[in-house]
Amino acid sequence: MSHTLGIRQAQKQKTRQALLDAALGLLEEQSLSSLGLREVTRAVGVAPTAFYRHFRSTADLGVALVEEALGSLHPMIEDTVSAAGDSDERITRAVDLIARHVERYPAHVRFIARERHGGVQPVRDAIREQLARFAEEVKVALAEHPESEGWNDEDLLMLAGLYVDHMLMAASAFLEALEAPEAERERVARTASRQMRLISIGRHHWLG
Amino acid sequence: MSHTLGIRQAQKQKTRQALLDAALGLLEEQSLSSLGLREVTRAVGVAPTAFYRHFRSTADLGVALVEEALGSLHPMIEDTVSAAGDSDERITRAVDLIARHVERYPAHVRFIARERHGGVQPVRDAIREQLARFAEEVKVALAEHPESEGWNDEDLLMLAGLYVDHMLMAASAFLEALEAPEAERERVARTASRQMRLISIGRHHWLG
DNA sequence: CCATGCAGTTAACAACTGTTCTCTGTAATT
DNA sequence: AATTACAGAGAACAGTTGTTAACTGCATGG
Repeated sequence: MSHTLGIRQAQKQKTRQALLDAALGLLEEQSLSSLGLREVTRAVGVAPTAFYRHFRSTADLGVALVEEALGSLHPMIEDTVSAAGDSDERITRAVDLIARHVERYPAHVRFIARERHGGVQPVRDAIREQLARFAEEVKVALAEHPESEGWNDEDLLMLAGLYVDHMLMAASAFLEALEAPEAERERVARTASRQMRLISIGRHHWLG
Repeated sequence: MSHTLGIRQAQKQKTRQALLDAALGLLEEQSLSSLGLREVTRAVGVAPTAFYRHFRSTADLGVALVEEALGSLHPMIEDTVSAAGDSDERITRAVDLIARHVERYPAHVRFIARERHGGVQPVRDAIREQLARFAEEVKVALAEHPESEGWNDEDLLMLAGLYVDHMLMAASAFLEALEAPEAERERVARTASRQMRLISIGRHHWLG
């Protein structure tokens, strides 16, 4: 199925990934719109001109980073929302998954939170598109819950959007508390869980 | 009461405001971390070195912009949350106020949304502090509603935080739809209202 | 009325940026 | 084995950046 890459292509992808990794690291302390291409190549240890073999511009690299950060997240979303158990169990599980994801990929999460409203339009667009896909997937998953009986499509999507937005707010809150003491991080988790639970309660009493 | 400023101080404040205005304009298409001080002074028409008479750095200017954008917003928050009427009326009024605010001060709103998670720490901190103040004020206002009977302080604050976050999400959504046709903007308003209503319903059924 | 303070100017600096063109080595193709 | 394709290097470009220093003119306070 998957064609084994030649030495040539393999090395190219390696450099490309090194550029992405270096950029992600540099972006922990600045925004994409201030990231210079020379800065990135310097961090990797290649000539500035090598950058052009992989990306047209830093904006282009940013779009690639969006794919890397969000593209592989769909399965996780899927089985978070469609998991078994009652609402409270699902919420606990979801918040826990978010927390673990932030711990494992803090730079990715920071990048998304930062560039969602950032200064580079193509990147904003790419993030918006991915989040819209998430919302759509969440909507489909929600529709299969028995609680969704009588809900129309528009309201399901508005609820899904609320969940996705809150997921990001929670991730961002975890990120800010990453270096904080355990007690603070647990407080963040408690708050996020309760907010999700309140939304969930609103969902159950939406009709009638 | 207010001491009339001398010609000298008045001119200084005028230049300072011009710098703030020019920066805010430039920040519509980039992030603060890529805003150069020369860029700002060039837009105003003063020498680059004049910048230092007013701000230590662009980060410092950013903090001043946070005050300008959020500092004067407290009264509006206050009377939105504590207004008379049942929940639905309050929600309609709040969403309408947000929409009007975004139309009147789009650059301010964009700046806050962008820099809340942006690349400049002092600015992030300033925004976080202001939003925490908002949440505290909303909490106090909520506590006076009859619906808040039996609520403890922690839960009131978590609800207030949810409202504040959603207020910002709504503002950001309005911002993205600013140039869109009326139909789209109305759709955004509908979604924001319904999401707030769902939260409000969750609030009413939170206990027991 | 004169001396001081200070907003804003001018000039210069070393360092940095994105981009172009030319070149090199080597993997891939024939 | 000879040829081609192409990832990356190297050098040079015009333009930009933040910051320093010494200055000028004028409103202010004595």
